[in-house]
Amino acid sequence: MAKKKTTIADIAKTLGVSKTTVSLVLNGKARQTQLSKEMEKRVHDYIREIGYVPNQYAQGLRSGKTRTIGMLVEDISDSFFSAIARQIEERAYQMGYKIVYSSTENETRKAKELLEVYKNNKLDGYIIAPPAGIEDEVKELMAEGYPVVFFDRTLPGIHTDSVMVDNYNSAYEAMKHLINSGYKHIAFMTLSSDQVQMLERERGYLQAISENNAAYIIKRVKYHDDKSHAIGEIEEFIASHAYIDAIFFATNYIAENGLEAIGNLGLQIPNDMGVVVFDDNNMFRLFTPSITAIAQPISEIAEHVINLMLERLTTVAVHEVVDFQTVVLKSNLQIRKSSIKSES
Amino acid sequence: MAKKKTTIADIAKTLGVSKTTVSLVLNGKARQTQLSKEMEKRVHDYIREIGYVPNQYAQGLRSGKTRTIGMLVEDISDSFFSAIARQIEERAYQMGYKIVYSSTENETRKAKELLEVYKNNKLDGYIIAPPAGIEDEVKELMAEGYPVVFFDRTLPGIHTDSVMVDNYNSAYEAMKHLINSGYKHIAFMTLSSDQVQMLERERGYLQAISENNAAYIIKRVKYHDDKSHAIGEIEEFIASHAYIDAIFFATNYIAENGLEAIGNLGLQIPNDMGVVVFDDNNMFRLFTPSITAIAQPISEIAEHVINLMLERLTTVAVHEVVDFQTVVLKSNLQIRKSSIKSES
DNA sequence: CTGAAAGCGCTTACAG
DNA sequence: CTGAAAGCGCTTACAG
Repeated sequence: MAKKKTTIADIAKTLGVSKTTVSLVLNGKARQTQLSKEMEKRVHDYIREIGYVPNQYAQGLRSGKTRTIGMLVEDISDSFFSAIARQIEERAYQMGYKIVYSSTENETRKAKELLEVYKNNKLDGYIIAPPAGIEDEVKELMAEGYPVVFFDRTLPGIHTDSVMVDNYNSAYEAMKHLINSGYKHIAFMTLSSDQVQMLERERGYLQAISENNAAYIIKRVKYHDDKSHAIGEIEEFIASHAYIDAIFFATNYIAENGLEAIGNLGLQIPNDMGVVVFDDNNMFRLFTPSITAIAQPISEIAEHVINLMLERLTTVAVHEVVDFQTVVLKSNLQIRKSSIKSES
Repeated sequence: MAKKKTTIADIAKTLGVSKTTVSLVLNGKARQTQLSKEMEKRVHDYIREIGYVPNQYAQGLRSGKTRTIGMLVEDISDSFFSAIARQIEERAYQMGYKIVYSSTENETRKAKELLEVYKNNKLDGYIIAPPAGIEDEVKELMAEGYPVVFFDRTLPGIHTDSVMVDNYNSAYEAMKHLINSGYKHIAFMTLSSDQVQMLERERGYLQAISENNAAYIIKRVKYHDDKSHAIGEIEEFIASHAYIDAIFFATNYIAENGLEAIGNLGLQIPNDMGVVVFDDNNMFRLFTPSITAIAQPISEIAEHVINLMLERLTTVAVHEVVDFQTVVLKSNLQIRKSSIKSES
């Protein structure tokens, strides 16, 4: 069947050198071992010529390095995560790394299981949007020397590289916008979870509310509740708080159900109900009326995440002191029609 | 650092048996080699007890099997593909397989490159939504004995397992619906590509048009054109064919630009312009007016794909005759407001 | 019914 | 400046 793959031994034989020499060139260690320049070039040229690629499993077995990065996202079918995953993957491939990813669905148990599977695969590093409660597993990974980069959120008590948007200020500014548009009773609809990014968004909401001497109105919903049940619950909430004139949705996902609930109740956006959503979506621009949303800088996030990871992966391993980086990016409030009352 | 992993040798030593015995039990070959039932149970219990997991790289190196499946989608950030990928991944994990996926962006060159990378990783099988022009690479893979399962579309001239929706009938029925709604001049907006699924959708469109003795109006757009340019082009097309009263978009992706173009031109859906889209989207239901769409059965597709793959992977390898399966699934036309003229 | 041994394709410490 | 050799953790043909 499969035609026999070329091995280092074949190359060594053809070139009349030892396997060591070939391997050294392959691993860019030619200089530090004082291999002759000509020899290096000769081997290198030949390798390029025949398009030799090392067997990853042999490398993995021998060196423990696998050039594979594990990525844990909340939900790979969510537009925010899939867009980030895609860009990270692309960049990683260019650098000769593979990405394997899985969806935690914000479940602690599932995340732990996946991390366990990943560990058995001896990945080189981990990119994680952590659900609450996996502190111990992450610490263990880090103690074993694997780089971990968080994105979208962090875990309290864990000190590592992370890339996030400025959730607090993003939420605060979105609220300011709603207030300036004349909305008085603005509710915040969020997940019933302790995730850091959600709490920060809530803090931004509360800050704006308190500066305005208004009363806060917070509705918490379950993460992956049954869709019709979730919508029903939101309808009920809105109906029982008839004075609410605007809603700030803490995520795209909640907004989807929320918009449907608002529609079902026959409320008109933006005059009966103002709407702002955290996380933008291609479709929001096309809505009637178009939906105001906080757009996270996807490309920038992806770029920072993969750069941090590659840096950790390529920098000589064990430092006494590691200077972890916390990258905080600005988001962009996309003001559209859903948050500006129309003349009437 | 990392605490030393348990190996087969450790287990053999602890249990006072040979590595062979342990390996045999591990691989479920205990019976065919007549290992004693008690021995098998003893080893098996111990393995479970300590939660031993074999080193994948050693297995991969030794056996050539890696329990990893490569998946090539068009765009992992597209809702259709990400939903399918996620379900396949989940099922694969349960069965002890990993999935690595990448986006081809419908580019022949990129798909070839990715397949090349995959090959070097010695994957066990391939799940592919093929762009045109990779026939040779796929044939090569198959000649080497790797199972290949196509989904969403096939490649002419390649005979292998595939899972698809009945594109022809789905398109035909959607057209019938538009015609019954009273639309007279229905345009078909599709990609300028030779992909089988697109041609089938077009065939369904043409069939309905010809049965109705109408004239066909087809607009082809580039796959990943610059967004504003793409929208401009669609606007121009609509403006220069003012008699068109409905558009059937061949994909979700084209519809996004198309809806924006229609909005920019100030045309009202559904009265000025009826709309139907191939591929549903969470957001279409929420649109004002809601958008009629052909929903593909995501779960069913994913289920069939992974089942076919696992079957090929676990069935004893080389057959003289392989009975490839072509699974054709029904889609669901979700009739909403965009395709039914309102009274006025 | 069970074990010793070769070998998958690499990397690297060591010897020259 | 370069090569022979050990060993990573498995699987499997072979011998008993």
